[in-house]
Amino acid sequence: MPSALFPDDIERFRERLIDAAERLFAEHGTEAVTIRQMAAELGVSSMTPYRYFKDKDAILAAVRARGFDRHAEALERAYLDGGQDWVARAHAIGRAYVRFALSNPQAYKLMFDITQPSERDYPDLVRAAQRSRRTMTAHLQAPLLAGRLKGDPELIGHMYWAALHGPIMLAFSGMLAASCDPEKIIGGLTRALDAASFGSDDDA
Amino acid sequence: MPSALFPDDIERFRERLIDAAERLFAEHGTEAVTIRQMAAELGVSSMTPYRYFKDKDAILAAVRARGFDRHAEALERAYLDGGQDWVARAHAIGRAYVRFALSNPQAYKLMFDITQPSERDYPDLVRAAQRSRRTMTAHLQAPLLAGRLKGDPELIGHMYWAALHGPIMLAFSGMLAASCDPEKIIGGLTRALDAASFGSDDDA
DNA sequence: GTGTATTATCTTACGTTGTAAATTTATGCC
DNA sequence: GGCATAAATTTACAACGTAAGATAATACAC
Repeated sequence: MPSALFPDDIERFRERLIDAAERLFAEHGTEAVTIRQMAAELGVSSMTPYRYFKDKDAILAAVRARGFDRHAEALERAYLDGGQDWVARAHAIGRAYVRFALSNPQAYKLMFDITQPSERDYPDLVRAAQRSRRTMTAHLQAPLLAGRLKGDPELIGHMYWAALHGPIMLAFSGMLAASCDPEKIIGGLTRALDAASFGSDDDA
Repeated sequence: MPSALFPDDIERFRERLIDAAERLFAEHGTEAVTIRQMAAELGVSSMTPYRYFKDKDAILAAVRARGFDRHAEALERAYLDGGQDWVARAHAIGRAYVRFALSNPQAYKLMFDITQPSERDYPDLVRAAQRSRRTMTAHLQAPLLAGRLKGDPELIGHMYWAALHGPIMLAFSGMLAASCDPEKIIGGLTRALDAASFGSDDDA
């Protein structure tokens, strides 16, 4: 069958395999999914994926990178659609963050899975993750320049980020009491942060 | 060799195996550690652990439960040593929480590992996890009764909890910018929460 | 003491996994 | 047509979790 695969063909196959892996991972968890299954899903033999990915870890890294990319896209869209007021924009980004996490729980879990090996070997993953991170702090530059923000924007961005991530992760690990849903916790936290950082107490 | 194992013997073996598993998991990660390794560590054959634990998952659940128990103990100790002032006591608990997580990162990661199967099959794990959770909210009953706390103590407890958990988990997943360490983020978050919940702005 | 039932432990065995190595098969060029 | 090339498959293997069977050491009946 072969005749010097075009780069496009390679990319197409990789995407198809990532599609399948994403779906299977979400359905059964990364450990339960075998390379043989993914190959069968594409109708190829068990070893064909190895022509396109170093090993199973590389496939997982690709799926995680896609998750970060989609995540960053969702946040960037919220930023662009958020209007001119940067407080409203910040809240829009936060809402988009939570919406992404709660409606793509498997993707989010995979992205922030603490048990994954150091992602340093996967440049695409590192880049995608940094893109998500940057989005969480970049939008605070404007209020900083306007003198409306007290303190280091990077630190404050991380505080908001953690205020979203914490409740989401507690919810995902099944640790929240029945009476507490993550959005309520996030609401309280972000209000407290708003008051501390801006002096306002907008509802959001 | 056998003569109707006494319950004490059973418990002793289980503890020894959990010891070994805890150490090996911390060193190599749960996936990389095999039952054969744990057995070898105790000088028994590969199948002996199965007499004491249903399967590998049950061993993992036992290690996680021990993590939660140690965690709860550390928090309870901080509560008891925290003096009479409940603001100081709350801060002491928070500091103990962070200290535990940062000095036992592997245990903490295992406890809050999102990829673990629903822990519902392991009553000991559920009990240990609930003990940790309760400790995070119980100490707020006193200020509530004293009329010093504005709002639902369970919700507020979860807010503080999430404010610790979020930065810790971001740090563990390698997501924090170089300039941001988790303790700085936690400091900012808890100060904001203190102001919102108590009206004070104690430094801690 | 001998025999027998009991039961903790060990040995063996199986199906599945990730993946290395060898093999097949299809293409483009002479 | 035949040969180099490279994609895909087949085969093979070590390691895993664990089921099943074999072993051995005790407790008790007599």
